Parts: sequence; structure tokens; C-alpha cells
Amino acid sequence: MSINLIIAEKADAGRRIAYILSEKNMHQKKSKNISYIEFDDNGEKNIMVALSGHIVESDFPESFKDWIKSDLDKLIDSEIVYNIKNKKASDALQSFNDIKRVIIATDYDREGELIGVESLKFLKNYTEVKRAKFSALTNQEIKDAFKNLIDVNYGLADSARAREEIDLLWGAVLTRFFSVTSNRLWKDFISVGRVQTPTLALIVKREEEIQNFIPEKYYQISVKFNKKIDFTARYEKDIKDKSEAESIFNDINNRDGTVKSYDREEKEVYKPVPFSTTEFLREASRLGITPSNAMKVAEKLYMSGLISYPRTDNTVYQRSIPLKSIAEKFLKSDYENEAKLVINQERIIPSRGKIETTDHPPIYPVNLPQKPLNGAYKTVYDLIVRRFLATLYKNARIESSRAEIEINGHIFVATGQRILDPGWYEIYKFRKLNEIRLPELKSGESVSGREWNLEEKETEPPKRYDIASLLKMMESLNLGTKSTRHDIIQKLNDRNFATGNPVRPTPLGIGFIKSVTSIDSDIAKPDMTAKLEKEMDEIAENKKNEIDVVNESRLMLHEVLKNFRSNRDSIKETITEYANKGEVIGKCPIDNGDISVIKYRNFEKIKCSNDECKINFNISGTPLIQLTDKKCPVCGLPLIKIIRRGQSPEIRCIDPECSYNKNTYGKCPSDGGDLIIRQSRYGKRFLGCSNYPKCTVTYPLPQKGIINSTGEVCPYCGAPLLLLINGKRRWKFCPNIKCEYNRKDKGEKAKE
DNA sequence: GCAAGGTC
Repeated sequence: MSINLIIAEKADAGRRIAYILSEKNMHQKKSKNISYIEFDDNGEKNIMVALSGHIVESDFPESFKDWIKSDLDKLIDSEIVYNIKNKKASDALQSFNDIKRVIIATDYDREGELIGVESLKFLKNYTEVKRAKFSALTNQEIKDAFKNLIDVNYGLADSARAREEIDLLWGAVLTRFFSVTSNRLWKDFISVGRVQTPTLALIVKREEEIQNFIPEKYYQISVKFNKKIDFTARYEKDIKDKSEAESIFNDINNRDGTVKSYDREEKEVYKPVPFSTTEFLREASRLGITPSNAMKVAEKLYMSGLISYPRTDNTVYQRSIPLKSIAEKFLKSDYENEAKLVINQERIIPSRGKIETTDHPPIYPVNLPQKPLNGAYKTVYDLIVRRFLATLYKNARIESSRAEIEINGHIFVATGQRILDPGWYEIYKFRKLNEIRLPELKSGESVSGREWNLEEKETEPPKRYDIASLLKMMESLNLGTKSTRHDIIQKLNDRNFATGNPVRPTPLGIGFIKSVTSIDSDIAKPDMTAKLEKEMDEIAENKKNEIDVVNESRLMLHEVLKNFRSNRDSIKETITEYANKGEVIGKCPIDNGDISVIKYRNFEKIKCSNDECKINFNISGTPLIQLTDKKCPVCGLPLIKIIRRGQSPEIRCIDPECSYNKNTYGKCPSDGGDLIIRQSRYGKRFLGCSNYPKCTVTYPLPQKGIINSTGEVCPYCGAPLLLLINGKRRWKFCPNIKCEYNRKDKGEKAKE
């Protein structure tokens, strides 16, 4: 009997589609590692195979494996092979015989079209291929899509393949060129790509703006007035010239003012729009959750059926989403009060964002958790629920007021803000609406001055991108996609190009961008993506042919490579110079030189810029090293923090010779390791075994005072005895707080 | 070992 074969992009979507089409009458089948869903529909037998994204991946033939021996011009002209990367999916597709109709039901977007077309290669036979076009996994949408099947858009799939091949060609060729040229290979390779390199360039450019920024002085004059309450008015503009500022200040100092005008108006503060991935990650990042982490958590919440699909650009709820009944679910939850506000409205009118796409809905909660959530799961879910309810509630209303007050011919402005109706702020507690008090004033009345201030200020350099603003910038420049942007930022971290939040470039990142921009090519600019997008559209509309576009790109790459080659020496020099510079973490407390951390493959060097200085030592591994503002209790120099993945930070004195570092506070009674001071993630110090994570022995410590080792071992429990010096107090104690030693009576202790 | 794009 012949079958219809339906192909979905992911397990979840496949299950959902089968569920809808089969009217809940479907059967999960599994044989020899091949799993699929079977169901009947109008007397026809249907098989649903769910993929997991792309089945194949582009690569170069084996003969180009060696980076040093491969000729890059030959690499550019090489054929591109496609390797299977999801064997399970390809096996499943190959296992069916006698397929009548293939229905591609992947996400309705460019990559979805390619994923569908990729899968055709693995089918033994079929008589017809169709495409299901749906924008959400709802009953109506899916049924309509399968009733009105359309043709596959092979041009669209071709355009996605052109994108893939061009990315591989430029990425691999330039990655290899820069890595081999600067002799940074294997783990230390220099990675180049259409999205990551322009993103890094943004970060570096901002850093340069900050470095080159010259602050300018300016002056602000303000007056504190009183009418029943105090309020402040500021001179109408900032003043650049000091003598001008002083002359105005002299004119007004110690004088009262006269109200020239007073206006009030009611304004609405619009509620937020539904969550796209980018906006969600930005908000999560404000709550201290990194995008990578937020994405991981969101994926888990999605897989456990608590939220909708977390990868979406859409900011408009489709009509098919039952907004009200979802809000009603929260009536019986911790969100009872918030849900009530939403439900009790006469009408629920959801907010809408600017971007409306058809592949997925915005992110919204679909269910309540069975068990209470914890940690980041709780935070992310809370964010998504509150955002959802806020988009369904009402705008806030404020009254804003503005007064102009004259003193001796100079105009001062005071503003006020009063909350009339907090609206959505009651639900979305991540934002606060401030009140600024300004009394009701009448034109012509005089107000008495209380305080007259002239302040000198300095203009400030532009701010570094934080992860949230970087994501937004990438989105507006069309760099990356909703699914990849956060990965790209992570990649820049992993490759030692950029670090932290706010994001700073590393010396290597700066050096690399300097050398890659020594030649005018598009690889460090967002233009390359813009051009590619245009060409992809032309391929999709059959105005251009995929092969021609890729070949044109190859010719350009030959040219770009030629130019880079002619700069080989300076590229090598620049990258080496910057990579060896290390990152400055602060000023040397001894001679005021720069303290840098230089990263190597297996260790890091901490060094003062003054070569004679004793601050010059290595630390094993590749931990994050920070200079703290705390002083060493032994010698008074600053302490450094050494942060290793999965461990509590180790605290050391920056002076490698200081006895603070040699003080290991005794041996671990469990395995004989050294007991060292570490810091918990809440900033509390404690004693831990140096063999962590193999050994998990820890002891709490008093948070104040200097801890000294005594060289003695507790006779009761074997832990080392410690001496606490806090001002004049000295206290010998066992760090094992439950230990009998600490219960000894005072008389006995005094004797010791 | 290279990119960026899917998804887990």
C-alpha cells in the first residue's frame, strides 16, 4: 500500500501536526533506531518523520584536511561535499518504500525549505512532492495548510544552499589564512566569518571610541525651590564656558524665582510588545542571565511544554492563539492577581510589535508548571509569564508637568511626573515607573529658593555594548538570526576575542580586527550580509542562479585573498604584537605600571609592564583573573581572584612572594590536599580543599578579620586550627563549627 | 580544527 510521507523540522512539530491531522488517533512506531508516527487520514496511510534541523552539512573533501599544506586558491575552487550529520534522520527517510506523495512540513522559512529539499535525496522513490505552508501549529492553520498544499520553492532552497556554501568558503579560507599566517593553530586558531567578524568589529570600534574620547567640561546650574515641598529646577541648558556659567550663577545666587509657565498633561506609557527571541534575551540579560543560558533554559521550558517555541522574530500574536484562555490558566497560580487584572478587562487588546512574521508565534507561556520551578528556570518562566500578561493589560497613565521659573532674567525648568494608573507596571515588575514631585504652580507666583548649585561636569565616552545592546545592534544590522546571534557572541568569548558583560575586546580581538581591516574587504562589515541577502532573494525569485552566485563569490574571494597575502608580514606582526600584550587588569600597586594578563594555551602570565617588577608569575590553566579592590591582610597589596570553571574563586595576594599565598591554612583531613581560601558566589570566603572537585571538603570562615594558620591540628576532628585576628581580638578556633573544640569552656581557652 | 544555520 502506498503512503504519504510527511517531513517535519523537529520532533515536537511532527508530533503536533500528526496529532491534529489524525484527530488524536496516531501511533508512534519504532524499529531498529528508526522512529516515526503513523496515522490514517481520509483512508490514506500517512507516515510522519520528524527531523532535527539539517540532515547534511557542507565541507571540503578530505584532501584539504591539512591547513598548512592546502593551497587556499585550490580550496576556493574546490567542490563542496555534503556529509550526513544526522544519521538517524537519513536512515529513517531511506527506510520507506512505495511513497506516493511527499509533504514537506518544515518551518515555513528559507532554511526550512532547504531542510525539506535535503531530505528528498534520501528517499528511495516518490511520485509527487508538496509543501505545507503554516504559520503556527494550531488546529486551523495545520488543517488549512494540508488542504491547500503548495509547490516546493526550489529557488528558495537553492538560495539557502548558496548562503551555506559562501559562508563556508569565506569562513574556512580566511580562517585558515589568518591562523596559518599568524602561526596560531589548533586551539588558538583565528576564526573569521561573515557574522562573527563584523560583530567583533563593532565591539572593537566602540572600544577605540572610548580610548580616543576626550572629555569636555561643562557646567550645570540648578536651584532647589520650595512650595510646600522641595523641588529642583535646572538652568534651561548646559553651559560649556566656565566664566559664562559663573556669571549666570552670580546673577541668580540667593534669589527667589517667578513662575513663568506651568503645564500639565496626561500621557500614556505604552505596554511592552510580545516577546521575540532577541527581546526576550535582552530582558533576561538585564536580570543577569546570559543569552546562552537563557536560551538553554527556554529550550527546556519549551520541551516540557511550558512555553511556546523560543526561536522567533515575530512580535504579533496570531489570531489563532487563545490569549484569553491562556491568561485564565493563571487564575489558579501564583499569578492569580495579575491574571485577574487581565481577565477583568472589558476587552483584551494585545499589544503588537513592528515585526510580524508567519513562521512562529511570539514567545508566550502555554502551561503552568506541574512542580515549582527553581533558579534560572523560575526567573525565565516568570519573565515570560509576566511579559505575556503585560502585553494583554493596559497602558500606564502618567501626568507629566513642566514649569519654567525665571530668576533675574534666566530661565530654569522643573519637571514632575505623577502616576495616575500604573497599568502594566503592576504585572511586569521588572520595570519601575518613577514619580518626580512637583507642586502645582501658578503663572506669576513667586517661589522661594533654598539652594543654589553650580556643578562642573564632564562629557562621558560612549558606553560599551552590553550583551543586550549588542544583540539589538546585530538584529538591526541583520547580522545572524534569532537562533544564532547569542551563539556568535558566545563564540567571540570562546575564541578569546571578546570578554565580559559589558563586552570588551581582548588584545587578540583588537589586533585581529586591526589586521583584517588593513585590507578593504567586506568580511569585517555588515555589508557582506546585506549583499548576500539581496542575492539570495534574486536566487529565490529565479533571477539569478545559485551556481553563478557562488562562483562570483569565489572570484571575489580570490581577489580578497590576494590582497591579504600582500599584507602578510604586517598581519603576522600586528596579531603577534597584540596577542602578547595581554589584557590590562589594573595598575601595579608597587610602581604604578600596568598589570596585564597574557593568555597562553595552558597557562596565564600575570605581569607588570615594568620588567624589573616582582609581579611577574604564571598561573596554571586558563582561569579568569581579576584584580579585586580588597587588600591583602598580610602585606596590604591588592588581592586577586582566580576564577576557574565550576569552582569557587581562589583568593591570592598579587605579590607572588607574599606569605599570604604560601599560607595554605593546613592540610585537608580527608585527602591531605591544601586548604585554601575561596570565595562563594555570594562573595563569602570559606576554606576549601585544593583538590576540588575531587575532594569537596569545605569549612566556613568568619567574614571579618585576618585568618592565620596555627600549624596545629584539631585534636577532635583533624581540621587545622585557625587564628582569627580582628582588631585587638584574637580567637583560636576549629573551622569545623560543630566541633567539640569550639565548645570548650572559656577558662580552658584562656589558658591556651 | 575552519562558517552559519537548523535543533537537542
